[in-house]
Amino acid sequence: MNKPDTRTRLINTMQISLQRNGLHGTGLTELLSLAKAPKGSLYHHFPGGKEELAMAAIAQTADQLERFFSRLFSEHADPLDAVAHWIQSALRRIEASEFSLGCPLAAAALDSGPEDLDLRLAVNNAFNRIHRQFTAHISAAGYPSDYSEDLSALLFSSYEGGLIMARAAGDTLPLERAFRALLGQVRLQQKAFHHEL
Amino acid sequence: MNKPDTRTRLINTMQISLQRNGLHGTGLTELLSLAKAPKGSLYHHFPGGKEELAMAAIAQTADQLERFFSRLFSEHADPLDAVAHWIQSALRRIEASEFSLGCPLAAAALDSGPEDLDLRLAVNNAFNRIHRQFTAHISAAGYPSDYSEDLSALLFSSYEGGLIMARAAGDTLPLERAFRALLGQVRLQQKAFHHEL
DNA sequence: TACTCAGTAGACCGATCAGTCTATAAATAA
DNA sequence: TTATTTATAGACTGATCGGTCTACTGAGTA
Repeated sequence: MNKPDTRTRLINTMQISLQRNGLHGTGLTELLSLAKAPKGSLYHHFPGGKEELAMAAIAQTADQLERFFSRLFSEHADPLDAVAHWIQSALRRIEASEFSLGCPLAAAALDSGPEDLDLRLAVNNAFNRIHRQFTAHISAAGYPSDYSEDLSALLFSSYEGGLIMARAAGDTLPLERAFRALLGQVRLQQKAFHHEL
Repeated sequence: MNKPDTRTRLINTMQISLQRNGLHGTGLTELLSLAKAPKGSLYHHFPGGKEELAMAAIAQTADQLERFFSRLFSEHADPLDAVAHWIQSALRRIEASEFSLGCPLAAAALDSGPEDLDLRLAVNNAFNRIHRQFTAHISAAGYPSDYSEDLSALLFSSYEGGLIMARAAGDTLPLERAFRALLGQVRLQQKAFHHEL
């Protein structure tokens, strides 16, 4: 267990703190104490300070999600199976964290005003990467291209929204409900496409 | 144009500031200056300070949403039409605010940790009220009861998630896409129920 | 050895934070 | 009128905020 270098530790800590406390709710003092790093190191690795560190955490989140989904979609020929597994693992994760962890992207998106332009662009870029990835895998499975774009947006929106409500409720039920309805319906849609073709 | 009393002005200002800046991002000084109220008045009306004011803003949001949906569902016999109109008006609203306004409930949910228990309960209560209302109207329109609960969760989750992504993108597209897919699918599901019966 | 330099360390800064306090004003009651 | 309550007003406090600054450490190189 050789701990990762300071820069990585800072990013990881910010990633977690974003989920727990949001961006404005994350204080540098607490963050540095959690990351076991002095202030000098933070401003050495991230001259742009808190915002630059947050952007690095967002980029890392996008990377991790992309890798996660890439593996997931390759393991499940039916993208709906992939989605079902994704949600199952998300449910396990928030339950294990006792409903203290959300999504760092949503957190950063929510407490960034239009003035923090760079940060917003970083978040939007992360969302776009995921959307493109979903769209590609869904349309590759035979869904129409336009519909794949819409469905991708629906899937991730439902996840983000359901996650927020589950966290507020301290219960996985809202997210479970949303995807029970969603997956059931898409399976039906799937049959309709097959009949049309 | 006789302006509302101080207490109301404080709540309204907090409601807006929650959407723009989140809870941690809302500073009392700025809030008081926007509300044109001195600090003494804030702590006179809300001895619990920022958190109590936020809870009042959350409760008011729930009230307003409940009234809005109540009217909407009474004007549209088909709940799907009601939902479509709701999303249309939401799209207009965020566009008009130049993507600076989100949902105060999501904002409060996201930057409240498990330690701010009262605040979380208030947010959860607001979500539950909306969920119950949706469920009642949807099942009243003839959908099975279990399915209505799931669909309600899906609708509001998609809205919250889509709103976040639209705000980050500075574009209504993500929310439009999500509901184009969602409404299209539910309409199909609707037909399936009719065939079964 | 002496020099360089990326990285670590934390004292320190002005600004701002949420919240308290006393004083005053305005409205209501006697 | 006077007394009492309700609300406004903002100076003030200690804590914390993000960020700067100087000093130091240690590995690599000449």
